[in-house]
Order: sequence, then structure tokens, then C-alpha cells
Amino acid sequence: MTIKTDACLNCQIKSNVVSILNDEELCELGKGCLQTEFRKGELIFKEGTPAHHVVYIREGFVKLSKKGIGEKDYILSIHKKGAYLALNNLNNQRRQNSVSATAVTPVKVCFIDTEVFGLLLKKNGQFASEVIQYMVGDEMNYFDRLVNNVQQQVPGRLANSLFYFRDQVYNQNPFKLDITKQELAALIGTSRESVARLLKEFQEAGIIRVQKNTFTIVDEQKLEEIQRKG
Amino acid sequence: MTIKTDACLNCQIKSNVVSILNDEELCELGKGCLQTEFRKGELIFKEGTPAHHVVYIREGFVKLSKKGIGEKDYILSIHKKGAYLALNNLNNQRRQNSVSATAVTPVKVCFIDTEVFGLLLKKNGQFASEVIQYMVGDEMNYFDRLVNNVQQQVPGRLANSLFYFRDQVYNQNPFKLDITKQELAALIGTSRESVARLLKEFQEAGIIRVQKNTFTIVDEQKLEEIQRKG
DNA sequence: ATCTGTTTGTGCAAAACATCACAAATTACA
DNA sequence: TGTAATTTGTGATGTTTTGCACAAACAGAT
Repeated sequence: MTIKTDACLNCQIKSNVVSILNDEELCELGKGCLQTEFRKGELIFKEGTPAHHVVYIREGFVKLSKKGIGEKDYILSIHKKGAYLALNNLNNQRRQNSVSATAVTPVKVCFIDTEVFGLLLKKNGQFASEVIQYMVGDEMNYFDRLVNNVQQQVPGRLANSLFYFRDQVYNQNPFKLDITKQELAALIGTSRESVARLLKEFQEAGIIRVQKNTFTIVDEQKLEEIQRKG
Repeated sequence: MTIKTDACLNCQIKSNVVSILNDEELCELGKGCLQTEFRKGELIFKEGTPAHHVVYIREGFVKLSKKGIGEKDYILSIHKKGAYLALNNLNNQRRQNSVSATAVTPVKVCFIDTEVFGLLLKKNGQFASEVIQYMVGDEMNYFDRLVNNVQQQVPGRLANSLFYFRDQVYNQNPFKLDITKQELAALIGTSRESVARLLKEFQEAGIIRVQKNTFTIVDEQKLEEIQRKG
């Protein structure tokens, strides 16, 4: 974990959201902003700990997870460059991380002080509006996936997750999964054994190809079928 | 379904969120605001239809649901007086209801035009900030429940839902459930038969008492136990 | 009050999944 | 490069949960 302080003003990888801000406001944001790097596997923030920051991903992939029954983790989502994490820490009541964030690749993030961020929101409605846009977009992403995970069975969920990685996370078809199959199981809420068996089935049916951690969706039709049937 | 137009300015049941607005702004809001009443069982808005409104619940209980596999609905949540629904319609990209809302009791709501609402957000950062506060609070409510539903087994989920109704929805202990047991099953993502069987078990174990649609949590300890064990 | 459609309870068989155990493969790192 | 720790695959077994069928209870409307 390496720390680097830098003004947001000169930041070359600004998010869309903050592109609304003028120089003065960017300077303000910069005062409450801290650039940090994490190695693969490092914990960025932990569920339950006090939280004074919103996190912006500049580079890399991050998983969000939550402790469940019997120390078993559930993985909520994988986020990439351009995502804001821990926005719920903007809540004045309960400033406590509700999830854990872990780097699944080398990662660069900005920690942005919630005070500073909150003040900017109040001052600049345009900015706040952009943040709201971002939030509702993000929420919709989550929602369908979570709902599907509740009411579909394991094969359907696995199909979902494969499309999720292709379309939402990596945006490419043969994609290299940055998480282990065990974590994939935690993402769809099942056991690693079930994942192993199903992936084998899918391969034998010619639906996907798996080499090491590289996945290829071959027969999109059939995978959609599985998704629909649950 | 009855329609009543009224200025938000004189509204006696304003939400916390809009308490920030001054008279001028309230008038503006009023222009894009329409009061409507629904009878029990009536559809307020439907998943997939175009959406130009945010909905505020003035009175009554509303369920949000989503079509799943094979016409089976999944119920996301029950909302009450003071809640905002369909905030994700503030998204400029995809103005389409992502869920259906149905009155489970007689209900009074305001339909607020998203244009008007959106302009106020941009103009008034304080207001936008309140809305963000509301959104993150709401999100946290959802989240834990959804996650638990994914990774717990049916008894645990049922326990969750009982606490959910007592603590989040009705805020009283013997509470009268406004939804059928079938819908309860849809809320925890299981079959109505499983719900029937488990409720019987819980009663026989002296954990709850069920008379008609009135539930009483008797042995909180044991119910928590079940919740923890999954 | 009666009729009709919906909701609910329950037994049984079948399906879906988890868990355990252990071996093989892969990865991390000294 | 070699060694230890982690991850992965697979069979056998047991539990959980669903789905079907049918009867009883209930609610709403005329």
C-alpha cells in the first residue's frame, strides 16, 4: 500500500461525475483526496470499521464482499476503473463500512473525505445530481443480479455471472477471471464443488470454454436458455 | 384510483427530504405533483413501462415486485408512509420502471414529475444532498436483506422476514401482515408450501404465534438463533 | 347468506444442493 | 527451483427444498 498526495485539479483520470466541478471546487476536493495503491489481495476497507471516505477506483479491479453465516463470505460485485465505492458512507447517521473491499488486481484508488465530498454536494446541485445519476445507475446493476440470485437456481446463477463478467466487468469475450473459482462460488452463493461440476457440464455441452482462468462464452444461445430456465 | 391536484406548498404531510425547500421551490414542485389514491390490490406502476415520475407514499403500504422466471414474482420490499419509490427513474438514460408497485392496503401517493424533481436537484444542492441521504439509507435496508436471502437457507430467511416486518415495516410486535402467505413466500424466494410448513414448525416450537394474518414474535432468542444458523 | 375464486395445509416422491473426503493441480515465494 | 499453501476436481452420501395432488378454509361480491 503506497500513498501519494495529489491535487484532483491536475488529475488526468477524473471521473465523469467530477467533470462538473470548476477549478476552485476541484482544489477543495483535492484537499480531502488521497491517492493510494494496493497490491493484489490487499484489503482496501473492511466491513464494520468506521468510515470517513468515499473511494474512487482509478485503476484495477476490486471485489466487494460481506461476511455471512459461519465466516462464509458473500461477494456482491466486482468493480473496475471509474467506479465509486462506499458511497453509503455519505450517510450522516451510520458512517461505517457496510461491506469489505479487496483488490483482486493491482489497484489505484482515491480516498475522498466524506466531509469534503458532502460539502461539495450541498454547494453544487449539478454535481449532486451527477452523483445521483451515478448511484441509480449503479443500483440497477446490482439489483437484477441480486434478485436473480435469490430466485434462480445454481445453473441460472452461474450463467448470470458469466454474462456479468463478459458484459459488465471485463467487456470482452475471452476474459481472464481475476478471482478464484472459490470466489466465483461465493459470488453466486453456492459451494465451490457445485461451481466446479457445473462448469464442467457447461464445457461438455459446448457452451463455454475454460482454460486456466480464461473463460470463453461459446454458445450464447444456450447460456441464455439456462439463464431463463433458472 | 382517484386523482387530486394540490400544491405541495400546503401539503400537511411533507417528507423530511422536501422540508429543505423554500416556498418558491415547493410551488415549483407542486406543478409537477399529482395526488392519487389506490385501493388495496391496485397496481401503482408496472415494471417495464415508461416512467416520468417519482412516487412518494403519503399513506398506506406498498409492495415492490419484479417478474422472475416463469411468471413467478419476487417481492423486493414493503414500503410505508414517507417512502420514495422509483427514484431510479431520475436516471436520464433509462426512464423505465425497473419494478412494479402494488398497493397492499388503501394507499395515497404523490406522483412527482422527474423533470421537475431533477431540476430542483440541480438547483438546490441541499435538497439533492437530502435525497442522497435518503437513497443511501434505503439502499442499506435492502442490501442486507437481499444478501441474506442469497446465502441463507429458507428457515433463516423466514426469520429475517419476520424481524423485517416487526422492525422495519410495522414497528409493532403483534403485527397484522398485509400480504398473503403466498406473497410472503415470494418475498423470501421460496415456495408457499415451504412457508406453510415452517410457520407451523415455528409455532409448535413456541417461537411465534399466528392467528389469521396476525403474527406475534414470542421467543425472540430462538428466532435470532435460527437467523444466525442460516 | 350463498356462491366462486383464491388462499392455505399436508403427505409423499423427486430434484437440487451441500458436505465430506481425498487426490491432483496450481500458485506463491523463499 | 523446490517446497508449502492454496486451489481445484470428483465420487459417495445425506439433507434441504421443491413440486404435485387434493382437501379444507377463507374472502369478496352479488
